[in-house]
Amino acid sequence: MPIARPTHRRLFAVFDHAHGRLSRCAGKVLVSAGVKPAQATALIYLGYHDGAQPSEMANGVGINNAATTGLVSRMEKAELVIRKKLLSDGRGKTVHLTAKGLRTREKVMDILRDFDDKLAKNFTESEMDTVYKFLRAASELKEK
Amino acid sequence: MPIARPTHRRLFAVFDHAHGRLSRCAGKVLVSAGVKPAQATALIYLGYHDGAQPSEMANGVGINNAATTGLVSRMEKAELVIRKKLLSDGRGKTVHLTAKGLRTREKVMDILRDFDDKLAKNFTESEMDTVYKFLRAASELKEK
DNA sequence: ACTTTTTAATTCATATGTGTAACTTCTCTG
DNA sequence: CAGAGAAGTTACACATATGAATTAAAAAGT
Repeated sequence: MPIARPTHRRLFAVFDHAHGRLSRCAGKVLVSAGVKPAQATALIYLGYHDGAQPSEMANGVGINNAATTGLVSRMEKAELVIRKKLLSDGRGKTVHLTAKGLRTREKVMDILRDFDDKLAKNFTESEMDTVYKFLRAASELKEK
Repeated sequence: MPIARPTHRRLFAVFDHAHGRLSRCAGKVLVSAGVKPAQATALIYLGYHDGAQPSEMANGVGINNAATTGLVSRMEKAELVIRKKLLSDGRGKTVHLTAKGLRTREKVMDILRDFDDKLAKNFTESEMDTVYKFLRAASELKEK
């Protein structure tokens, strides 16, 4: 007795649709912090991994190296981060939050905390555990 | 007794990360169909709503009207769809799948069916119900 | 030691998204 | 019927992603 479920829409399409909407909403609440969703995600990551190299960032944020170069460049122009040369490896750079970057990150965290709460409302702890588990599995889907 | 859960990463960031990865993977499997994820989503939608107007499409696919114009234009150039004038309203257009669009959609559906299965593997029916429920709730988050 | 391979970061062309503004066409009101 | 306003579409500037090619530096193999 399978539960009726709209199978006429592919999971990927549903996920993509949800992401589009969510991203748009996030963009709106983030306006007051002056950053876009992608930059917000990067700020959060850097808070936990200040001085990470672009390629580490790419992995941590879920985008590729080329996208990271652009993202970091825009953030550097906005004075949220600075790039430094990696002494131990002439190819490498490291990315660091500036004071402004840190302040902005605080704002972003407050905003997204509320946002997340709103998102998770109407779901039990255990349901959210399932959701997190799914999102992590999706993140780790191998590129094959 | 709250279950230990990595609260140090915001739900939105986790979602965004998962979407980035997923989208990249989808892009790779979709190469054989010759379309990008966004076009694949549009093809799926149009299969269920052939002759929809751009604004309806925007809503159904989860993007805004401006994005839809560009998407449809690229798809028209690729001969996947055609635009027709809406007779009943001079402002409107309707978007229709071409024969090539239909064939491509078939391929896309097959590819994404596999993709979805891989994604949902390791999750029970009831867990996936929770995931779908969450994704739908996310889609409907009001823009406030 | 020298060549080959790998790896990090960037650049380039292109696809896709956003918001805002403009344009066209319809509808409504006076 | 004309002008105001609403609605659908498109245009524009820009942020963000991808893959492919490039450049420079490190690592590995002979």
